[in-house]
Formats: sequence, C-alpha cells, structure tokens
Amino acid sequence: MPELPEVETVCRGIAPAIVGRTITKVQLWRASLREPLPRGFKKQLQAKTIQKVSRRAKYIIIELSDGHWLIHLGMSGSVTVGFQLQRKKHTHVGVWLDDGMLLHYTDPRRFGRMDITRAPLESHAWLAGIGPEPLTKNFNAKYLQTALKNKTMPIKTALMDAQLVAGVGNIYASEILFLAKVRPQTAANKIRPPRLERIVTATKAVLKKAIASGGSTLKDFVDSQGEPGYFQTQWQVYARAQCLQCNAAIINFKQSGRMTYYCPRCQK
DNA sequence: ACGCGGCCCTGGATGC
DNA sequence: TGCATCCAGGGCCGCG
Repeated sequence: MPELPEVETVCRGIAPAIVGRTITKVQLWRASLREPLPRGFKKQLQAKTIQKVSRRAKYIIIELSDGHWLIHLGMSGSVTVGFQLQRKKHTHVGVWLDDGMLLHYTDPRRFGRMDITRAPLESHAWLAGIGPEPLTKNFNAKYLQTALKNKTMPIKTALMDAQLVAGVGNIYASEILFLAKVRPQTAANKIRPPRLERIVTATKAVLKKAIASGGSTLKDFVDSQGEPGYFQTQWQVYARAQCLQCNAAIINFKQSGRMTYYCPRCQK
C-alpha cells in the first residue's frame, strides 16, 4: 500500500498536529511488528518534543528533541492523529501529546517497523544504502545511466530497488513505465539515454501527481485522518484490463514475485 | 556480485 | 453460510 506518495501524504497530514508537541504517554498494545520494537522504546519517546516530520524513501522520520523516530508502514500500516481516536483491532502503538492529541500506529499485517536512534540518521542501517530521492535533481538520466550500466534485471524490478531510487513501489513502477512508454521487461542496461530521460521525467510526474491526489488506496490505505487517497482513480495501467489511451488489453504478469501491468501497444 | 524466490502476517475476495 | 485457497502495495535473507 504505502509507497512514496502515501508516506508523504501521511507525513504532511500528521506534521501540523504533532510538531512542537511533547509526548506525555506511550502505550504499546503489541511491542513487535516485523521485528520487536527497540529496547527502551517507550522511555525514548517519553517527554520528548517533536521537532520535525520528514520522509526518506518510505520511512517517516520524526525528529525528537533527542533522537529520531523512524517508522515504516510496511504493506498495511497507517498513522492517524486525533483527539477522539478509537483503538482498532490492529492498533499497536498509541502516543499521547501534551495538548490531548493522540497518535495511533495501526498495522494488520505487521510488516511495518519502528526504531529510535540517537546516532546520525544517515548512518542508520535502514537508510544507509538507499538511493536518491526521485523528486530531487540527484535523480536524473545521467545518474540512471551509470546506475543501470551493469543491471541485467528488468527495468521495472530495478525501479523498485530502493538502492537505485528511493520510494518507488510496485504500483507506481508500472505507472511510471506506462507514462514513459517503456515495457517493464526491458533489460535495465539496454535502455538508451533518451528513454532513460523519459523514465526520469515520468517518475517525477507520476509521484508528484499522486502526492497531489493524497496517495492511492488499494484495500486499506488511509491518510492521517483515516481517509482514503484518491490517486487509484488515476491509475493508467495498474489493475486495469483495458488501456485508457488505446483500448488494447492490458497485460499483467509476475516479475520477481510482484504483479506488473503494461499496455502492449503504448509501451515499446 | 547479482537476481530471484521465499518468507514474515492478516484480511479480503473468490470459489466450491 | 462456511470453509479452503489465493492474493496483496515491502523488504530482508539465502540460494544458485
């Protein structure tokens, strides 16, 4: 569910409510997600003031007066804020703030993860190897050309590799390649610069548009207010049977275990 | 070193 | 209606 645009949507949604607030209480209904929460988790949040909310790849980064709180939503995680939040079946973490606001982390599949670190962020194991943010100028055709030079894997699989570019997941990888008119199975190292340029342009365009729409909802994505996103209504190929541009039948197949969609007429 | 398959977990959709 | 099966947007690990 949550790829870069969804995580960005969550960050923008919670920031106004939590920045500047001090944590007064932490409750763990379940202290283990994908892996156990770090030792001293509650204590490291207690009485800390939230300075800033940002995003790196698919990680939410909450800067505390002492340290950073990293949250990954996995496939089914959500962070919601409110004064009257009801705990749901899979709400695992609750954080109370000094104005009475409450933050919930809910995650049915528990593929999410959290950590709190006082070391420099860039040295954190989860962030250390991650590639450039796609919406920055560090992500460009020249970079892609170098990075893909020895990659024989299909371009769609490459786009989902966080080491290559941060935050692109399964849905947006298909959407990006549709907009770039490149077939997902094309070997990454065989793509010439003009098409790499198209892929870069399409990546930025798709992600920006998705952020502007508040992210996508498949099954259960909800933003910080518990509302679904609306970008899925704009999907061009993902989960579609017919191409919106040319009416051709959309092809779907598995690549590295993930479902891929493309239009055989629009994408060459 | 690289690329891929398996796996972690639950819930929803589908089929019998 | 009830039960079994399959599938899902992420990312780590281990194999060949």
